[in-house]
Amino acid sequence: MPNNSNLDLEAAESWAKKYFLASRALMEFVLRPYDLGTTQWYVLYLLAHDEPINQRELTRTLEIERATLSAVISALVRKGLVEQISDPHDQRQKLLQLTIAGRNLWATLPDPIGLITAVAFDGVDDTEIALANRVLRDATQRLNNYKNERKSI
Amino acid sequence: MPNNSNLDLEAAESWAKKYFLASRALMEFVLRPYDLGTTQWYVLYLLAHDEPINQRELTRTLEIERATLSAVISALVRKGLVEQISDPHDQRQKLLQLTIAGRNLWATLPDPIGLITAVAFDGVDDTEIALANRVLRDATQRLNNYKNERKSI
DNA sequence: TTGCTATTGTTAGGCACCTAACTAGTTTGT
DNA sequence: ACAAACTAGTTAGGTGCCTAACAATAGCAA
Repeated sequence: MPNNSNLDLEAAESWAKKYFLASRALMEFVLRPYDLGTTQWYVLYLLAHDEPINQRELTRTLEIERATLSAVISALVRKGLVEQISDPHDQRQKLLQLTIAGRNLWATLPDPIGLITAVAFDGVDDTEIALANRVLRDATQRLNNYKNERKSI
Repeated sequence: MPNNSNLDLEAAESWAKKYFLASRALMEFVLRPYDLGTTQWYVLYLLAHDEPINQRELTRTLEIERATLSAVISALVRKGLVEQISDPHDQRQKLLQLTIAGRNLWATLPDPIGLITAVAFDGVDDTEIALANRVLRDATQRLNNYKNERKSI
């Protein structure tokens, strides 16, 4: 029964995935002319507001793994937008800061997040958005708890 | 102001992303012992219920690009779980079907989607889930519409 | 001081997503 | 009938996510 399969899949994937993919796609679409990926943009955003930051700190803010961030940073360094400097107080850590080119680029960038929020939720009842967020937040917490319990056993 | 930045980021990323990442992580955790990725599981699921399917059809069901599916299928073929057969009626198309090994593996697999739904939403009010889904679905549609309008201009 | 342990970042390899460009078939239009 | 346009799948290259294993540094303890 192909129809049945499709319905199951709909329920399974859920709209959270589709929303996430659609918002990421729009963000990539907006950033493509600047040759920037979504996480690269977040890094520039954070550096533009609070500099310098060490990578360890960034992994916590962005909630991604060290290895993942390492690749993102190396892309930004390759593009000449960000510099890595060894922290004199701890040679293991690397401080990140924007280069002149990075700062100049940042000044010309649009705000993809503002756009996404505006397009996605403009005119939508605030209480409905809050409820949806709460449902997702609680569900996320349950999933993470469940996984962490199994993991440690 | 680091605090301010973090708050903006929280709002920006939204719980849809976190929910999606958490559910994918749990699904990967469940499937890891079987050396299967999430999309690989979906393909096996669809083939186990309705076989054979051609790749073109699968890209529509899974809502992913041809190139993406091509890589997923080639992984499944490499693992000996799926066979690709040229469609005699249209040599361009390839029909997919499970191998014996694929069918045997499928019989031993747990249902990661059922688990995720149970863990994430057990005991949650149905109307709240429905509302959250509606909010996300509408937002997704607005994002996609917006992007498609810009794209075609 | 020497040696174990913990932490930071990188590298290697895998999955899942994308676009762009290619090949090989099929269809259509004149 | 044949060239043009379309379609199905692959390949190449990019992003973003992960785990596992490694090097270098730091810190602590005997």
